[in-house]
Amino acid sequence: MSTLFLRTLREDPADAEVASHRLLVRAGYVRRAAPGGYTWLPLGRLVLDRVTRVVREEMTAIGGQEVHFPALLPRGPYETSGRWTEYGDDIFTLRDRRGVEFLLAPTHEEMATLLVRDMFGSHRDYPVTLFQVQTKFRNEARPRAGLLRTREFLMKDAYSFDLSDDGLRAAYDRHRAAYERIFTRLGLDFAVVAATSGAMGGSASEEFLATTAAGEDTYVGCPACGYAANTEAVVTAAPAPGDPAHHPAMTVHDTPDTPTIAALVAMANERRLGGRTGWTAAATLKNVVLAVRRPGADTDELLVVGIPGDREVDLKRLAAALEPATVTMFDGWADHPELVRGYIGPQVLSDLGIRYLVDPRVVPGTGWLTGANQPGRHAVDVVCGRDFVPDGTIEAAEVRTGDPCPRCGTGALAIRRGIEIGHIFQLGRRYTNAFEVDALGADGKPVRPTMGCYGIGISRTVAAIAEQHHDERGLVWPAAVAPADVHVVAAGRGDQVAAALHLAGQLADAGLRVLVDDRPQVSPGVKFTDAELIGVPRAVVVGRRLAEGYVELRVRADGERVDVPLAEVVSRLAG
RNA sequence: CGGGGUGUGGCGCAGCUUGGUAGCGCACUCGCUUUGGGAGCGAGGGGCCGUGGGUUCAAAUCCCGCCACCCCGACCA
Repeated sequence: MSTLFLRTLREDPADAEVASHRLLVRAGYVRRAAPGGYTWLPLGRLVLDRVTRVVREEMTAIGGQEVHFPALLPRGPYETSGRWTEYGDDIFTLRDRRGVEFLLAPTHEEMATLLVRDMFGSHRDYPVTLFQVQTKFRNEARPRAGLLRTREFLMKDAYSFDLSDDGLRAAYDRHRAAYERIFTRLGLDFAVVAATSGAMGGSASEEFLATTAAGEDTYVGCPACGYAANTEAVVTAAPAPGDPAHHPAMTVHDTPDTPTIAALVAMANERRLGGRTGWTAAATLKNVVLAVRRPGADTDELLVVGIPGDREVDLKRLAAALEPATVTMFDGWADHPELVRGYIGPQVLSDLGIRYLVDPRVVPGTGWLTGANQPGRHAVDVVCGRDFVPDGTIEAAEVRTGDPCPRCGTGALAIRRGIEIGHIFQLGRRYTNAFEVDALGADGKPVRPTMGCYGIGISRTVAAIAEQHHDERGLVWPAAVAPADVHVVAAGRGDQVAAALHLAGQLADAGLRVLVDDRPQVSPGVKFTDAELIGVPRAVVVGRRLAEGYVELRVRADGERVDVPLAEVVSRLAG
């Protein structure tokens, strides 16, 4: 360490909130170099390499073959796939000296597809899985939390090509199993959850979330059956449809000054609307107006979403449901006098030609208290299937702790948070169709391959490990990813330094990766705190009992310390 | 993009209200002492005070614009 490019910080950097960011900067693993961009220092690179190595081993073990695409790509293929506009502002674009447009790749589905089309022509070539480890670029609106959300990050991305849907499922399952091995080897506590596919396209997808409160993703788990899903992907259980004829006819009532659900419910009970009391927010139908923009379009479409009044709209779920279109809250009331803000009901929407989607709980035969499309008036016994017919359903309502499990119906869902460290997709033929990739089949007819894609955010995974493995003194790396196996501390002048260096050489000869603190004129206290901050799993202190032939072994995780004879150190640590 | 906050040496901060040419701790350099839990003394080096403009004899400080960063929300893997 006397020559290592390292500077530890005594205090937390002021701009760091989450533990991984604080500690990785303080312990000298990374430094912020640009908005959303980090420099990996020597210790950090060692950890990054350890994680990459585990990923590479497991990818190779399932038959993946490593390639390396350019990061700087021409616009053409992304235009062909539609992602140039679909990704929109989220990709970095640039021009060469002639004005030709390029992008910095956010992922490489297009290039992998083109490469396979280039090289393969026969059904006998398939299946194949290609992967790479490469820096990716995303023009994030707001980088945050240190390494957890950056604009430039290291990713392992893999692409499988199969000729049959069964083959794709098998490739997907192999990757899923490999990912479980990878994250287990990395010492992570993680959940595999059902997910939405976002800008990738395709059908089935699952996310690997490292469980931690610092995570940005919210997911639900069912304690009864084990169901787990990103909240964006939770499917609401729908009640059985009823008979609209069982409801009284719709009636309209004056309900002045009740633009909010709470005010409406209070008045409904006070005035016995519909001749009854016991009104609750859950009996009301809240209609939210939204502006939806399709990719590449330059105007918004109106959309009204109806959800039970006791629930908030979850904009993340709504956005995921409308992907790849983007959605914002509607604010053009002045241009649409037919929409009575605060008193909108679905009765008139089809006549107005406005698309109306409802929460899955709004099934035919359910009756609602909702707006009458006149200022200060609401309607009672507005029945789905009789008084209005929605254009479809949408998952836009918030998911709550205690909601019934959509799979087993019994469990009460629990809500947790995590960091997305991996995501696997069954893409299908979106890209092979876009680029017209065909293999000549055994019968002489062309077969269109089907794809899967599989990503791991390697730099983010390092942060997730740090997030899960630290204490108040610093980092506590799992052995598989630690920058060294042993941290040798020379606690003392003269003999201790020479002995520490000699011991470090012996440990290295025994196959261990060693970090040795031989800094002269640095007090033992400083070396101990730095060692704990850096977080190598085991330390050897060559100190005051050296003259008696003893050194101290320390375990970072539990603080255990034991004096052992110098001569036994190598066998005890290498064993 | 909306709301809030912050920009002063490598890091953490004070100074700004009440204008007078920049300071503290850590880190760094040199010397001496010290060496099992963030040492002591002494001597040093390092700052366009985010940026552009304005007010003023004089601006880190007051005024206006811009930029950057952080947090929350939006968006996104």
